[in-house]
Amino acid sequence: MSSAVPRAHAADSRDEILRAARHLFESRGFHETSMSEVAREAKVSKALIFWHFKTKEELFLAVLGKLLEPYYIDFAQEARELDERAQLERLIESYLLFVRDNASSVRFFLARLLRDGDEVSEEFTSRIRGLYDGYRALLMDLIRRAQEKGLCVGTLKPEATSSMLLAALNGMLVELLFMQSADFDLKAALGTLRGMLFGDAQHNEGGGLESGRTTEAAPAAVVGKENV
Amino acid sequence: MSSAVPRAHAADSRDEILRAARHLFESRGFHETSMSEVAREAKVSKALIFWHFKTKEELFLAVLGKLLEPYYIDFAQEARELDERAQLERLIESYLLFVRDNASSVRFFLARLLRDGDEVSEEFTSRIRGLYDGYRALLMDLIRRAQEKGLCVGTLKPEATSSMLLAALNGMLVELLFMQSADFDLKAALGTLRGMLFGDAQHNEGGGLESGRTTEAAPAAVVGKENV
DNA sequence: AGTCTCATTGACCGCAAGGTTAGCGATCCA
DNA sequence: TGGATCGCTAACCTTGCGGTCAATGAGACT
Repeated sequence: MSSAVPRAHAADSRDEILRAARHLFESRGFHETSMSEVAREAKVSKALIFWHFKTKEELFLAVLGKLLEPYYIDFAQEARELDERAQLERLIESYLLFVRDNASSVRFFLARLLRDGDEVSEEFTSRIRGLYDGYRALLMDLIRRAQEKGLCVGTLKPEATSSMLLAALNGMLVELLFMQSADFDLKAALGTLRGMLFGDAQHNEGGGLESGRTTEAAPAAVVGKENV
Repeated sequence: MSSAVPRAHAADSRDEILRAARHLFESRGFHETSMSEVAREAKVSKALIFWHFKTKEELFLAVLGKLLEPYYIDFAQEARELDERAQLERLIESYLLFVRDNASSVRFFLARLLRDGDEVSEEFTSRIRGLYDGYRALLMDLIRRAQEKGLCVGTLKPEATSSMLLAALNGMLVELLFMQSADFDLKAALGTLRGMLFGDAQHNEGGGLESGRTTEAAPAAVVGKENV
């Protein structure tokens, strides 16, 4: 009595399920999303989901895996020929652009990180931590090299400065994601950061955050695969 | 057949329920906490919870209300006689101390803010936004007055600087709450902020974050009641 | 043609969730 | 003293969950 219209390859329905699950997990969270809902959104039967993934947990992990993919990109590659100051600015901008363009999955991860006693995401917590620490190390290194060339205020201590910088970036991220603060002036805050790092008050060469995403296939973050 | 041992006033059991609910909501979240668990932890019957609160949602809102109480304190009162620089440092320190000492409820709120499509906490979102904007306004005002007295680097634009400062503080907060970054040097980052605001690299007078909470009854934040 | 595997389904199960109800003992007060 | 009210509970109800299972149509291989 089954009206199944099987696809040639199971991968099709599997992808469709992953897409639906991702959407629902992102907007509603793990516990608030039922397998029936996923099935409805993916337009498959609930049983098929359990055929592809043994448990709800396994489905969730598969979604997490897919979400993490765009986080890896070799930043250093694409900006090797710029001077340290330009690289630094690029790196900072990349961070914010990435967050803006991947807002929903970043939200998702933050929400996950906030839960304690959650064994499921333990592995991913550490992976994200890895990315994060890699980014900070990159920042610190860049600041140190910029200082050696006199491109950056010399009195700053690279370690403390990179921590502070990253904290500031995360704070902006939070501001962007949590509340849509209308009166939060991102560009101005960035200008302040520049002033602090490089000693001049405003720099503002063209491009930057006000332009929409330009390269669809080039997510902005973070660091080479060797950090994962 | 009921073995009820009624209290003289219902408020007792009500408070006990709120305490238990708060604890569970904080550590496990709304959807992961069942009314039966709350009942068990509060050592009352499940039915009694529904006698005090019509629905689980209503219980949740009551918990939120109780959580927000310590967020209000008149900061300006307790630091009126200090100079602007000291006030600024005090304000910054207060922020971080408050977050540290109320970590679990701050986590709770962040987790709530991350959910979209959540009608329930809409009201609380705006209340928190109010607190937040009040704090920023206070920062900005303080920076401006400190500049007028020459206590603070004059080239900074108060508006952008306060935004940036707050972002940095929030970033540290995130770092403290989300991941327990062992290698995140909070004091150093604070020193960098000081250097940036006041032009000197290190200041480090005694007291500060490394001492445990000293005054049990004096939560540290944020701004006067007129902002709520 | 027959059979095997793959992709898929509707129907079902046990269980725990949020919520309800009937009623019990104590206290108040007329 | 006796009912009204308060504080409280055991037992129950309904719904929806995560998960299972037997069955089935559509190729692919022999």
